[in-house]
Amino acid sequence: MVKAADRAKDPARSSVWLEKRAARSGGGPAGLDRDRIVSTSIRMLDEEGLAKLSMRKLATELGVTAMSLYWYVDTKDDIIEFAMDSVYGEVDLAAVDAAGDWQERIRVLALEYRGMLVRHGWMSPTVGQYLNIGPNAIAFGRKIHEAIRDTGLSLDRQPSAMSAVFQFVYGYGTIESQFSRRAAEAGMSQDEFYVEAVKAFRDDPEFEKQAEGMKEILDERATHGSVTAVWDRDFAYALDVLVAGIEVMVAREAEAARDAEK
Amino acid sequence: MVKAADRAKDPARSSVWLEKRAARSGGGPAGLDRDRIVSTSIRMLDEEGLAKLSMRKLATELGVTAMSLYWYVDTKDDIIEFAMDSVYGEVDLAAVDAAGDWQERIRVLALEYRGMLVRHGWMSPTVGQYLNIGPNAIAFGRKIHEAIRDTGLSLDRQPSAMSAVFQFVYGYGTIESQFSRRAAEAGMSQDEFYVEAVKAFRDDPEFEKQAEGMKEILDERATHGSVTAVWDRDFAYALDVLVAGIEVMVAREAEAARDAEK
DNA sequence: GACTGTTCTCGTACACCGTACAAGGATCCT
DNA sequence: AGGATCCTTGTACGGTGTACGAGAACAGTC
Repeated sequence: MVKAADRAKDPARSSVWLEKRAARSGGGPAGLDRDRIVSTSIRMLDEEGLAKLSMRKLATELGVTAMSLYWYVDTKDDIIEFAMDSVYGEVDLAAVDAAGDWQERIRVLALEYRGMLVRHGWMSPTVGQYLNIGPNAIAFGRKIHEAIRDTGLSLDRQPSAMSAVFQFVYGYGTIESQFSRRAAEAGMSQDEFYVEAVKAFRDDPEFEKQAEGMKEILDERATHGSVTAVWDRDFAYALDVLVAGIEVMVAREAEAARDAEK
Repeated sequence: MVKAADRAKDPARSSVWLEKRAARSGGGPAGLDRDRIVSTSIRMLDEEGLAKLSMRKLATELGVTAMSLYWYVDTKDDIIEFAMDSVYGEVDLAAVDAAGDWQERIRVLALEYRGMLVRHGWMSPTVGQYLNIGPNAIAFGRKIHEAIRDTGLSLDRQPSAMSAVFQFVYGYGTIESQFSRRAAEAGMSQDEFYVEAVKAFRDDPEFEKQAEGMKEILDERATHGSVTAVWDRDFAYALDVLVAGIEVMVAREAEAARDAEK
């Protein structure tokens, strides 16, 4: 029997999902199994971050040797890809269907996506690095696709509109999880960390030079509650901008169609 | 004299830029110097990617030992941060000033940013991972800030609008550079790679199930020239969406102000 | 119950990584 | 010429992902 490690060492293989092969069942003495490996990985990634996860540590956590993992998985990357898709599975697709018009569905999808990125800070870098073509990622992508389709935008515009929204969410979620990671590393709450950062910024002798208009914004933000509240507000507003932009484009298309009819 | 390595080993230090210290001049026998280190790093990063850059390889390229680099730099991360800021310096800020209204300035900034991310594929992951507070990054940020200010949006909305645009650009540039990296790794042109990817997708037995509306989009895109042309088109359109969205918000604020006056 | 083949686990080893540390060569100032 | 300072190097440590082969645990057959 071929070992997992012998499969698919083809350097052109770019994703586990392109190498369809049944998961190894865990009948062995160590009670290992792919699901257990993946869920433990996710827990460790959430707790310690991407950089801290090593095969040896993961194996130790599972009460096993590093090399044992390679029976269930070809490479460490595979584990990451499985973990990612599992996280995509957290998205509540039923909530999307329950939402009303396309505007609302886009909002729900964006919130779900953002929540996922923030809950699992290690996802941002990996989303940008791996093909996201696991079953859950694809199911999520389909829902996005459906929502955008229902805008009524012409076919050639749909991918653009879609990326405008979801690339934004990706970037926003990345920054947000970044910030919370840094706060955690500094051992502060996000609010404390924000205060510190602003103070450091204001104390910088360069600040006056480039402060034009900055000061006012910083002051304004200080009066609006916690950091997370401001983030929620900003995110919702940016979504409004995007939805409004799409609505404008839809209206323009409709207008152009009317003109053509005349 | 303290060695570079002894400075700032404080784990709370989160960026080179927070550790203001003059650069070491390169009067030594190896003719080394921080600029040479950074520019060589950028070249190697462009050619080989982030994962392939190691201190030993970089040193070899410079005709020197790995440990020599540590005279000019505290850690490998510092080199990355210097390289990043140097790349931020490529942005043509004069072109931004030459542009007309805020709409046009936002477009120019977005194009510059996107170009930077695509030219240097290793930037996307690092932008998401480091504080971007080098001089060039800050100068770039200021220009963005100024453009957004000139929309006339109220202070508390400006950061949202800004992030809607530039988080989108970040996400878009990330995907794009991702794609071109994968094509290069597979030894294909981007067009060839696209054809292969679509074929693999269509051949997938799952395809029919989830194909609703996909087929048409894929076909449509095949008729619109090269992959890069489609990307340019999509990017421009998404920017239109964003600009239109901001215009709507500006108009709504103006309207609300008029109503309040009455 | 013994035998055999498959399914798992492990110990060892390799090449590579970032970098701490201390020794020493090169250069400049006095 | 001597000493201080600047720069480069060799060696070593503890980490990484994972290739390879030995062997333990189990299932099925006689």
